[in-house]
Amino acid sequence: MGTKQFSDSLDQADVTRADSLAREIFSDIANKWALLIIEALGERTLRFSELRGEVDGISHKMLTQNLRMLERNGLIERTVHATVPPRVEYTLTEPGQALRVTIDGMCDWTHRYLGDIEASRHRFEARKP
Amino acid sequence: MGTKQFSDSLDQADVTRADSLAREIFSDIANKWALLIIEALGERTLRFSELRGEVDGISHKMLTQNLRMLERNGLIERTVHATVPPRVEYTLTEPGQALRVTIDGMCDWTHRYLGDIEASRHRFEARKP
DNA sequence: CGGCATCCCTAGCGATACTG
DNA sequence: CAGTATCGCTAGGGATGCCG
Repeated sequence: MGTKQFSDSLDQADVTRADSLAREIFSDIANKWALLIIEALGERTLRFSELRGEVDGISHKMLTQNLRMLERNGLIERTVHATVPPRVEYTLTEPGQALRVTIDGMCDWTHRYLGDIEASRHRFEARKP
Repeated sequence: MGTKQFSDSLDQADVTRADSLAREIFSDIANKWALLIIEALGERTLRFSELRGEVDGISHKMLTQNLRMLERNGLIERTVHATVPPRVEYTLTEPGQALRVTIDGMCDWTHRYLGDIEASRHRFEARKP
C-alpha cells in the first residue's frame, strides 16, 4: 500500500506491523462479494434472506462467510431477534458507511466508462484473432 | 449494482444488457490484484519487472493475467519497445486514472480505520471461544 | 429462518520450463 | 526481459442436510 503516513511517532516495527495489517484488511475487503454486499446494504437494514435476494448470484455459503468477515472487521452490525422463526438483521456501521461511499465511487465509475470499456474490449479482440 | 441511471432514453433490453455488462466489469476489477496493480501504477509508468517488485506477493502469472485483463478493459496502456532485451511499459489510461482515485479512497479508508478494525477483531474473537 | 458442517468438484494459483 | 504453456495442488465456492 503506497501511503506512508505512519512513519511519524511510530517505531519501525509498528510501521511494518501496521502495513501488513493494512494489506490483510485490504485483501479481506477487496473482493467482489464483500463489496457487493456493502453496496447492497447501503443505508438500509436488511435480513439475511433479503440480502440474498439483493446481491444476486451469491450463494448461501458465500453470503454467511462474507457477513462473518465483515462483522469481524466491524463493517456491519448483526442483530438477532430471538423470535421464531429467527430474524437476523444486518446494517452498516460507521466505518462500513465510510467504505460504502468509496465503493459508490467504483460503481459510478463503472457506469460512467461502460461505453469506453466495451469499445476497448472490441478493439482488443479485433487486434489478434 | 444499485444505480439505475439508465432507464431514460433506453429500452428495457438495453438496460438489462448494460447492467449485466456493468456487473461483469465490476467482477473483473473488484479483485485484490487488479486494484493493487492500479494503485501501484499511480501516475508512473512502470515496466513488468518493476511492477512485480511493487505489488509484492504477486506471482509472474497473476501479474500478466491481470495486466491483460486491465488492458482489455482499457484501464492501462501497454507499449512495447522493440529493443533487446525487450522493454514493456505499462501506464494508466484516463479511465484507469479515474478509477485509481476511488481506489485511493479505499486505501485511505483502510489506514483511517486500522485501529477500529483491529479492536473490532479482538472483540469478535473474545466473544465466542 | 439463519447458521454450521459436510462433501465434492472446479478453477485459481504457484512453480517450472520454453520461445522471441 | 516479457510472455505463453503445461502441470499439479490447494482452496474457493456450490449443493445438500441437519440443528437452534
